[in-house]
Amino acid sequence: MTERPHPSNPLALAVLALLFERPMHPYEMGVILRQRHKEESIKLRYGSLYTVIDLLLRRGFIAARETERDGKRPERTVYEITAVGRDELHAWMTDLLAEPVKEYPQFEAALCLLPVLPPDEALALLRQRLMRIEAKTVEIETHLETPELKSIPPLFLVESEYRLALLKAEQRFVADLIKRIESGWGPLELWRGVHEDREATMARIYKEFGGAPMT
Amino acid sequence: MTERPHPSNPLALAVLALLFERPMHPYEMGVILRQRHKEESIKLRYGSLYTVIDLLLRRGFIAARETERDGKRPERTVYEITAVGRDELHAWMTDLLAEPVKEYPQFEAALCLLPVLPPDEALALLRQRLMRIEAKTVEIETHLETPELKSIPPLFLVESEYRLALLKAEQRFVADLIKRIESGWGPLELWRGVHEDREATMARIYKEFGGAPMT
DNA sequence: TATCGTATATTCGTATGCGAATAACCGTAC
DNA sequence: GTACGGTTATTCGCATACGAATATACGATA
Repeated sequence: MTERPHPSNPLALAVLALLFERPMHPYEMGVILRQRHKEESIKLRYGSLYTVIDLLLRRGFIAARETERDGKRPERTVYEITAVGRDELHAWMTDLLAEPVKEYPQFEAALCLLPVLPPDEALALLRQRLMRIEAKTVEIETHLETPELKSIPPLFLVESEYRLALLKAEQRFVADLIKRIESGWGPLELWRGVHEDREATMARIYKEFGGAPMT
Repeated sequence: MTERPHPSNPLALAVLALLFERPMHPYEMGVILRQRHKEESIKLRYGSLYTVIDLLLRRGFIAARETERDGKRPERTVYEITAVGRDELHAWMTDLLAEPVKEYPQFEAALCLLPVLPPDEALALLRQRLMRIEAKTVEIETHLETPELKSIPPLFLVESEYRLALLKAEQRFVADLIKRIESGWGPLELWRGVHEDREATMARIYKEFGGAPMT
């Protein structure tokens, strides 16, 4: 056993899952993912779709079943999942569910470097973000309340609930951060110093905190 | 104005922020990011570091200031940020703070495809995940309680608080999901059906819900 | 003093991600 | 009947990410 890592692109997982259902051709996979709103949770680019299918093929997780042609249209190749592919699907799902993977949200990176913006500017931007997040949560909530979705078993909607839960957590965090900054958090006086008297404040930071934390 | 998009790699943002502080050479940037625990929030691969520096150079956001050599060691090039680079740093930070960007956590993808695993298996895996998340939250919490961190201004630790907030939200979500599955959520009978009598259940799903939600 | 592991510092080759190009078909509106 | 915009379906080429390789210095240990 060579114990290869799973493909890096989650779109490959979606392909395996779809072919676990029944054989189909790439374009159809894309259409179905879209119909089922899965592209909200799994990034879909047709370019990548064909790339990952080629990868799955090379690894022996899927196989070409037939290539059909309709008039002078480009050929369509119908793929099916193999036994190894089913094993891979199972193993991959197992890993993803059981083990949290380290990820790098862009907002976290920005927070990391927050001191490079003056506090009043940061505050204004965070307020904008908060409004946009609020709009987004309302959007997801009303979407989930939609009559045609009410008849769908919740099992098929978990991912939206998860997204909503994370979004609300971020909303609370940002609202809280804003309040804290408003009441002198930072400490503001130090934060302002970075922008008002760069040299002196940097020197002070290096002296007092070993330079370790800054930026 | 060609209005180019920001570089795709957040490591480039970190480079700009570091050079905003003072000129330095690539390896030093890596060391500092590590010292300050920023690599927890910004993925650091030395390979990528040199790639993004080349990118920033081509865009005119940074410039080579001097290349020094120490004995027979490889040359080190010291870079500095340019005026355009400072503008870019400011614009990029502004965008990241004010606008939530769509991201694709792997766990969300897995939840999307949850029906491909039998419910009892999924349940066991979610319990494992919950334990690991709990361990992780405790780890972050105790890290934040660490004596040497208590003296650091909170401004320099926001990103950890954010990470903790999201992690706790996921923890609550997973704990809740487990409880719901335990009490028949799914509905379990349908979910089991997918694995016990594939054909029949799939047919039923297609008939009752238009095939739209599955997998 | 030979050897080994670790820190310093960068380059290179490869696989992947994806925007853009391609191209045929189809309905409809003029 | 033809011009159009949208849908079907895939290929291609370029830029990026990053693991692995490279090469020197240096301190410890045997």
